[in-house]
Amino acid sequence: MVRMARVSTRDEILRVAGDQFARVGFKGTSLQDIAVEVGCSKAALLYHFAGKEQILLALVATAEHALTGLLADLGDLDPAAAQALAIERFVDLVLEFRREAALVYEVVPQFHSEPAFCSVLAQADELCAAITARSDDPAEIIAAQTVLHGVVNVAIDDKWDAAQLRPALLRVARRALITPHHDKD
Amino acid sequence: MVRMARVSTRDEILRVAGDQFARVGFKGTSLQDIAVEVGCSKAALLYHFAGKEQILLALVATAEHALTGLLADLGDLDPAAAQALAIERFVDLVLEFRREAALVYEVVPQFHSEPAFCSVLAQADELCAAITARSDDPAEIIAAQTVLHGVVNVAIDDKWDAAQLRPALLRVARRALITPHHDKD
DNA sequence: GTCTATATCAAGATAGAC
DNA sequence: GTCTATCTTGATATAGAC
Repeated sequence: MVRMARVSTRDEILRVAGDQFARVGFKGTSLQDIAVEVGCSKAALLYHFAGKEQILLALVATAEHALTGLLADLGDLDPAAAQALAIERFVDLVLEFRREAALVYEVVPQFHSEPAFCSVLAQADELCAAITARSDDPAEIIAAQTVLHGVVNVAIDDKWDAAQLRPALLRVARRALITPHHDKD
Repeated sequence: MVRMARVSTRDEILRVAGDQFARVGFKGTSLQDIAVEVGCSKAALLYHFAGKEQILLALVATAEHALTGLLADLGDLDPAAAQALAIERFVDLVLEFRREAALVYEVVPQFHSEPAFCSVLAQADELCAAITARSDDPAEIIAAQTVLHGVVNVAIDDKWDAAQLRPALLRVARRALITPHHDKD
């Protein structure tokens, strides 16, 4: 028989906290807020995690792990192929880890001093490089960052579901980022 | 003789607060932080503004006024012309009011209950409608929101100056949003 | 593993001197 | 107009019972 997907309190904390961090920011979320939505006490939260920042670290670790896998898959491809795959995989990654992605792109940069976050920020930069097909043209880099931020921000919004978002985000990202080829192939 | 552009403390407060609100969020910014950067005391801040939220309101009012002007200029145009102008004017607006724009797109939505912000949020929606050429296709709306959020987020970053950003943002926005015409004009 | 206290600290805001 | 206290509240975090 299938083990019931009864989520542990710990997982519930991560889910709720990730949601609130992404919506109102890390500072904007109190342990009280999280505890109320999880349905437990603040002390229970702090039994599972050593502090509020540890909850953020756990969430970022999830994002980092997923990003590592994505980047590894791009390793052997030539820039053009890597770009196409990076765009597709990035959109899917954001849709699967909406909250975690928002954290990496919106809240983690506010903690740029924290060494714990340097690694995931470096991965975000590496993803940006892949998405520009390793261009050093500032206009291409700006375009890539625009799309990355835009995709993450739109995906946070509960207004759209993943089935609507995926094709729409893929289309806008490809239009914006893939340079049209004027030569025949 | 020209009056020295010696900024008043009030204007300095708005500049510093707008910068910090945009970078680390409203909740993430303390009166202490603002006071230190302005070079005055918390009490001096609260002499000029009745509270932290009043500082945000003043900044949002600036953004709202600018948006009102933009939308008025679009009023009489047909959708296609309005779309093209909306994109260009939006980019210029964001570059002129980087911080205020970030507030409207990133921090104000967190206060959706506040009636004081309903008006500017409605204007942001109206701008989105103009930018999609009034399409009701969800994919177009998602694309527009992606670009709007992306442009605002990239413009916050001090890494780029306005001279680099303007052409780059215009190009990515037009690529992403203006549907290619296959028929000859 | 989760709770009820409670300690500690920082934030927003006020009062009144200068 | 700006300062130095000071008040009040709410947040993180701890201690110890169940």
